[in-house]
Amino acid sequence: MSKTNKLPTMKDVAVAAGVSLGTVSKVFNGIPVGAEYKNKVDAAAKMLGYQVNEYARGLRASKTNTIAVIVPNVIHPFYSTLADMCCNKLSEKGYRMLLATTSFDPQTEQQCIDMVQQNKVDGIIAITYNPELDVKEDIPFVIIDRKFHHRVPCVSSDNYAGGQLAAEKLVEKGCSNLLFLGISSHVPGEADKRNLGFASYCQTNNIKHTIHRVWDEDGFDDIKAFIDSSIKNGKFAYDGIFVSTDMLAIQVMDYLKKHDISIPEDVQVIGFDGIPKFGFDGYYCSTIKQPLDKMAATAIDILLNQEINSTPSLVCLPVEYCEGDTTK
Amino acid sequence: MSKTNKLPTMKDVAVAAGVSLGTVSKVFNGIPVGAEYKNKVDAAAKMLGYQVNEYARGLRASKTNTIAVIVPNVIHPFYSTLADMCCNKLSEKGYRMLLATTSFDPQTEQQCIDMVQQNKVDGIIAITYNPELDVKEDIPFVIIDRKFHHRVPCVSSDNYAGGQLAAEKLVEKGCSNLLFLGISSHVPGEADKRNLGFASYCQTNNIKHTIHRVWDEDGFDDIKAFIDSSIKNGKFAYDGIFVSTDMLAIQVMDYLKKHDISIPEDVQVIGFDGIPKFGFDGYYCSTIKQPLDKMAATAIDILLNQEINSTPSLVCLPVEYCEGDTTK
DNA sequence: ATACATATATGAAACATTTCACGAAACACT
DNA sequence: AGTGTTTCGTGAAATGTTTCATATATGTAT
Repeated sequence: MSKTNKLPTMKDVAVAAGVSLGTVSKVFNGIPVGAEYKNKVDAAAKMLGYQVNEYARGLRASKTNTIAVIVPNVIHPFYSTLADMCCNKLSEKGYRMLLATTSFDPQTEQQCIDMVQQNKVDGIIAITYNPELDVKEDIPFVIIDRKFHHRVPCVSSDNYAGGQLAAEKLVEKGCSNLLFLGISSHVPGEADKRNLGFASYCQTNNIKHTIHRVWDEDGFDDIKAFIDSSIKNGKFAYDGIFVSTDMLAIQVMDYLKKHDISIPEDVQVIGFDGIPKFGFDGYYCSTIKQPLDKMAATAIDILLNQEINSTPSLVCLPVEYCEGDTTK
Repeated sequence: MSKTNKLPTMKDVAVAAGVSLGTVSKVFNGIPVGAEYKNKVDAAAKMLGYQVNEYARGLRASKTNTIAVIVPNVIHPFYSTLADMCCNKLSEKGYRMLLATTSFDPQTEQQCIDMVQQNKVDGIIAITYNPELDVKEDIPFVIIDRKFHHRVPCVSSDNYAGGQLAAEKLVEKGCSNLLFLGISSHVPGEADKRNLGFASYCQTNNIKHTIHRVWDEDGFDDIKAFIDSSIKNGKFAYDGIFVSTDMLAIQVMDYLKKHDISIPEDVQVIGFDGIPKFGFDGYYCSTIKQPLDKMAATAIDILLNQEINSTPSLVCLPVEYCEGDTTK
């Protein structure tokens, strides 16, 4: 451990360099200054080991170099991977990440937003489901996966195309009687487009298909009941399923296996998200992978340039089919 | 969105309440003040929607209500779960979490520490592996899983007891020729005690056992070679394995299965960490579970009371055996 | 009723930075 | 040489808190 008495301030640097405070400030903020002065300041700063005090800066300039990331939790791979990527990309750009979790609770979501706004962060990236979030206008905001307000840009993967792609792949692999299985929240979001894309492909190409969506409060029990009712004489009524998330797909497949329905022989399954299998290179199931890295990068870009460019209101990034062992 | 012009300051509150600035400050800091004054201030604050500006406070009082959490990444369930719990517990206590990731890179680790110290956070919780980290003395610091400096308290699970427990369970389940498999870093940490506890139990109880540790740079290839050499005529030489982490256990089991060695019939396997199986209630393997929630809580407690109590230098929290389907 | 001790509200100073109006210096042009 | 213009360093003001020395009010004892 190094002993530390008191951190050097800009004033110390100014004295050591024999220049004024304003000049030191300019040097650290990249404002042009005579080369001779710049050198003196840099040398003095290095000698003293000066580091800018973010709190003084935050107070005066309302520029905190901090971006808040608000997600339901950081346990589910989807959120944790996104948070991880945000963290990396932000630190590359010289920003710090304030992370807050909401546990999907609308009230906590609002509290996080409030807390974070009070702290004058330079921007907010959020995945929230509170339908009536109150957001101040003066702080850059990007939301992921839910078009929420016409002034708040939304970044998502192309859920609609993903649904089409899933149907296309299932058909390509020989399925002819498709099923969509999904759990939806009452708060509409981009993810709802997965079944729409799926249905669109099937209609266009005249494929027999069924859409089964349940509300989140009914949850998995409803899905189980539906599966039960779809089994006649040990045979499952469908030969291809598109499940709205990988997590749900895993549970669905487990339930099917308990009924001696084998995957991918009897039914092929495609999920959505692209969660990598823990400990391996592959995936838990064949899946439509969301480009989390690009989503994080895009959200950050929009955030950091929100005033400069004309910001789009919705950005959909391309998804990708990833083969697992749940399709033939 | 609500329109916002300018956030109210303490001065505004003082004026609205008809009291002085100092009194307002006292009210918000819980310093005793006449009931009549307190009421006036509270009412005015509520009316104006006042929220304290953390940057001004951070500047003046060097009290930022922010704790930095530094982990290698937030993708691996061990780290992400820990981060999630820290986030929850910190927000319960009125703290915010600044999260930084290091990718295991010693240089990045040092940068994170520096960055975070410059920002005058109120404390740091870190999982780092840089052997010669330079830490300032004046900021509360707790490290997880690696006793690193006598002045920096370390919180870990009881790795030694975990090793003993793993051996005990394997023996209890009928194993008589045990194997420890682990990948170690050159930077010593608490996790190294897993094999020590394991060996201790075996010696004390006179159990035949083998310890096989490899260095991280050799990685899994070395493990594979060892497994290959332990298979004679399709029979694996050991009937019980304790693997240093669940993640490695998964990979080991996959490799064993490829050699037609079945688990738990031919070999029983116990891992370490307690990573829950994605999408299910259970675990990827029978495992020694680290009490991540208690570790987070303890780290935070120590951090927040570091000056008050005499802080311990090492806290080991009890582990727990969790049954998976890799033991009989 | 006076003096003294105690409790508590007050307001200015300090925290480390950015910004801005000002002035000095350098330069070009007539 | 004198004037006008531009460039750029300077130092004071401002940011919103907390803290501390001071002032005021309250209560007790003589």
